[in-house]
Amino acid sequence: MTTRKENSTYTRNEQCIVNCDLTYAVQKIEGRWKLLLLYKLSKNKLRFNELKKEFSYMSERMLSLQLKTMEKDGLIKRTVYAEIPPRVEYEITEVAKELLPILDQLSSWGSKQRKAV
Amino acid sequence: MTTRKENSTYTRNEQCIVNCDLTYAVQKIEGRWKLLLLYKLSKNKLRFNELKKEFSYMSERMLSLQLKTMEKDGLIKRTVYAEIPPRVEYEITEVAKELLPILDQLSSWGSKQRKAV
DNA sequence: GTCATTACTTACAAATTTGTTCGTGCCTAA
DNA sequence: TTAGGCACGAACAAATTTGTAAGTAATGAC
Repeated sequence: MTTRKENSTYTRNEQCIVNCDLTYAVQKIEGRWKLLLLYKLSKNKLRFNELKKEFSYMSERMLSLQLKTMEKDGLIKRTVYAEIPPRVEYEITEVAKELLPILDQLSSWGSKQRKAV
Repeated sequence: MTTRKENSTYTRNEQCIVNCDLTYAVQKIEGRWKLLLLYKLSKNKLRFNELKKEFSYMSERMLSLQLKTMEKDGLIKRTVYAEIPPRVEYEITEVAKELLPILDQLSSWGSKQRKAV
């Protein structure tokens, strides 16, 4: 999200799990708002302000940061139209689409699990 | 993991996503070492010290904390034997077992995705 | 009586994540 | 000429997560 110190103990310890594909995958969807964004964008292509209105309880800064990492991670695509006022559209990528059925399963597991605990 | 302040802005904003089953589910598997532990325990029932040796790069404190939350979340079962020196065994629960195939899919997605980016 | 073993716990520090508030550059409508 | 919309960015503060190092209680072996 923000830049990381390269040689912190935190980062060094992270190296120990770097070869785990599962942990890698989960890191892509971790973060408080990422899944909500992904889910929303899986239905429609949306502009920044539309997302902002949709998730009014989420700060603009977080929206911006999460979108940026998701773009870097190849989950969403960002398209800028050279207009005034500016228009930027966000949409889900093919890779991320492959994630959706898995997330559905996770979601039902969550629902079931929540009732149980 | 550690105790939380009840009325922080952080916690208040978390309320906004509390009804999302998917986010709920992901929160159960978030955390740097949780997935590794879960995966390991899915193969064998193990004692605290065995886990400690297995994950030697992980601090005892983290091991203890993660196991504790996973137990609270119903992912693992903790059994104490009244012996000296003490013996405590950790094993995966049925609920968590249902998670495993989903995690497998996530893992292959991660593997594929990692190569692509 | 000292020491090792087991499964933790505590105190403290470092690192990261999230939140709040303000500001920017461009143009259009009033 | 002033105000407002758009898509952010920057500075700073609060909260949480992770890491390090040391300590605890009970008992059996020596």
